[in-house]
Amino acid sequence: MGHPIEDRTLLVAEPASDTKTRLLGVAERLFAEQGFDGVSVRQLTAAAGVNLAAVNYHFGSKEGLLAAIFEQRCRPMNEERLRRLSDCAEHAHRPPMLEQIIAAFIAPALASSADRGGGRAAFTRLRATLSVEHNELARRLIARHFDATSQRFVAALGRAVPHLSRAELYWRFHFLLGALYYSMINPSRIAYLSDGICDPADVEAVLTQMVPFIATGFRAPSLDRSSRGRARRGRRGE
Amino acid sequence: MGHPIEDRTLLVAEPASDTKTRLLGVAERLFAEQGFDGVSVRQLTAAAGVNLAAVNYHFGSKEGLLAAIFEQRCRPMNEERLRRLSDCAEHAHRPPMLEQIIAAFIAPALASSADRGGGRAAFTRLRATLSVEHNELARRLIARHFDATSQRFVAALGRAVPHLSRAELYWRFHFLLGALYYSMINPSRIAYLSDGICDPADVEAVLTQMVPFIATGFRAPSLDRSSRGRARRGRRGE
DNA sequence: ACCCGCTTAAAACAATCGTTCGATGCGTTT
DNA sequence: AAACGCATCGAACGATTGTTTTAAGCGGGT
Repeated sequence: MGHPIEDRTLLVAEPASDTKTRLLGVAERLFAEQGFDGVSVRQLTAAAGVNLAAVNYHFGSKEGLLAAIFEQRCRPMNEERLRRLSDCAEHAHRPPMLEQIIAAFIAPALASSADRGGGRAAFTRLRATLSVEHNELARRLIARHFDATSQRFVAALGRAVPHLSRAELYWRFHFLLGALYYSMINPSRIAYLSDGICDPADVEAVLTQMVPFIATGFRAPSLDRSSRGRARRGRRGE
Repeated sequence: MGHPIEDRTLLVAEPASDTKTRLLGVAERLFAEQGFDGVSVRQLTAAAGVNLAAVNYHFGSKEGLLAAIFEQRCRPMNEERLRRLSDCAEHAHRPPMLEQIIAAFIAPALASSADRGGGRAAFTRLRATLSVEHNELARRLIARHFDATSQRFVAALGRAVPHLSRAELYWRFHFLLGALYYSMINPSRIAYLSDGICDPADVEAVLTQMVPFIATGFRAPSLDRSSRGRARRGRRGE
């Protein structure tokens, strides 16, 4: 009962494709499940059905493979996030602005339609897993690829919930990230605790449950009385 | 700029104590920061200023050391959680019941007063870090030591917010865990994004910010129309 | 003084890690 | 047909992992 998914990877081979793309897909999944340090190059190449030296040949190093995964995934995902963010608008028969923004941030991180092999959820889980490990490269990759988008969303959230101070805004965005990541990182815990009622693998359910919870949390009144004035004055640019 | 805390551990020796307790303290902190697999026995013993073989001598194995940390921390922490939970009551000049319950769950996980060396926050961070790694022992330890308490809190939350279905209740408890854990796991991300405004190391601030956010989220209306009736009927025992 | 337990010390253990090397096969170009 | 570039292969590299082994140190009881 150790790592069933890993075994399945060995049995069900990827559809016919070249070594490079096969490695990218398998590595994304295995890294997401077991962490970067938790997967050896030997496990990885065995699961992908390629030679041990293939990783270093095609990507230079194990870290190069990780960077390649980011290069492949980040751009389309951020583009979809920003596109959905720019589509947000107040309309009579649409959800409130705040819910739209939060959904625009979360949904592209879970969407499984785009690519093969687990899709976006695997990549989100990968980022969540990496955020724990002390991998300097991973930290740089995340910062480089996601800082701009995150700041855009914090700014949009600030406009949707103008009563919050800057600190409160960042805190609540941080809690949003935590709820999202933890759902990806540790899906077994809630499935076990809830006796199977909740299934984090069901991305539809995660989205449905998370958006109203987080949005309502954002609407909680500001407690920081000293910064309520600062919030009115200060936040203009960005 | 790699792992400054690790270096500090090397310089500032623990106060005079025997090898066993010194190892426990150093290991808790190092495991919390770099993960179980991320810390070698050699790093660990060097940081504690003891011989390499001390871990295996006193705890049998590296995993035995981890189990010992759990044995030491879990009981007092759960006792404090349950004690604070039983103290929750509706009074005129106290926070609402829901806020009290959430604070009773979170505060003992952050309290730094109880023990030396980082205190509870380090242990919470350790659990969060372990929840990512695929360490079978860690999963068993968490399940064995925290399942009962978690179920008690879910039940209490269900009474405080009776409009939720069982699934929604577990989901929101799951988001609560995520927000709490992520604050411990990845404190640098929000500090960086917020340009230093938010400091997750300030446990007081985490508590102040988190409780109203989560509590308000719990009060979001139920979306699961089919289970709203089930919530009225079903949830009685436990 | 001797022996005994408990703890610490240094050294070595087998196993596994990421990476590199040289040889081989295959397809295209000259 | 010869020569070349590219991908893959098995094998080995040095380094590091957790653990074990063996010897030495120390304190108290007979």
